[in-house]
Amino acid sequence: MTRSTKQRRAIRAVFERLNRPLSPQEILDQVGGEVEGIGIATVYRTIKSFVEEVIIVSVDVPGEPARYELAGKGHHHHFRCTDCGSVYEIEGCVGNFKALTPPGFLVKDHEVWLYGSCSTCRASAGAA
Amino acid sequence: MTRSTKQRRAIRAVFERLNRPLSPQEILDQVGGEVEGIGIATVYRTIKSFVEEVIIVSVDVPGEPARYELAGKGHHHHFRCTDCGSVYEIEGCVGNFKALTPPGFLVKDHEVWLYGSCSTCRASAGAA
DNA sequence: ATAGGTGCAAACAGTTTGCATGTAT
DNA sequence: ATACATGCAAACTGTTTGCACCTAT
Repeated sequence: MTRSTKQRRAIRAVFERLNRPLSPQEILDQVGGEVEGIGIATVYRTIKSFVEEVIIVSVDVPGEPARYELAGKGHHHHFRCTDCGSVYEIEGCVGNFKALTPPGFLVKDHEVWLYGSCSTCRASAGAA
Repeated sequence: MTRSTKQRRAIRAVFERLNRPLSPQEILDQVGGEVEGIGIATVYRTIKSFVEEVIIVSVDVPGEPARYELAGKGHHHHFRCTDCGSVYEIEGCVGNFKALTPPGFLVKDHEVWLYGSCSTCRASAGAA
């Protein structure tokens, strides 16, 4: 069975604390302060294990390395700020994707990404 | 200025012949038959040069390396077959993404991906 | 003739894995 | 005690770059 180690507890806590899609490096940076000497390999192995246990799910960002977020959030999509690179969760879904489906194809899932400026970046750009 | 070499002509021809989003490796496989001894570095350099000249544009597939397709096709999205991995272009767009935008955020662009089985895979699965 | 292109191999970034050691159970 | 977890370094994949040679202009 999977064990409760300080590394795994700390990584899980980071997901609960930040509550947004995180990259492996972001996780390491966050956890590095708490757990002395933790290596990136442990982060990757823990991610893989958490995904198998469905504690987290992967968020496949187009054009960049995957991020991970807590599982069980229900259907939602993501917004990526093209200024600061942060990824945010957005609620709701505009449907009727099947209308776009070419004949003979079977759609099982879909993904929507919005790109633009997040409120933080808009505020600081306005202030600058 | 950029020159017309047999490698570049062959790579461009592959895009025109296959007319779907291609990965660098797919391009190399296609071109390898025509141009003796062509290397992957040339493919990458040619891709970069074509993107700058807006002959092709990148298609950022969530969770896998970027592909490239001919530029100038107008607004469209993509379908990825989860059985064979091929990416297809789909026409049309279901709008109203702004409705999902969190307050304070500015949406400049969006991307939609459909996942499922392409007609080829559905046909062969039915026959199997 | 010469600037840009090519092939090869080395370098890089992100991710995975082998192995000896550490630790939760 | 022992099986699973960790840290490190090596390996691997996808991509970029340095360098000597080649070729379209």
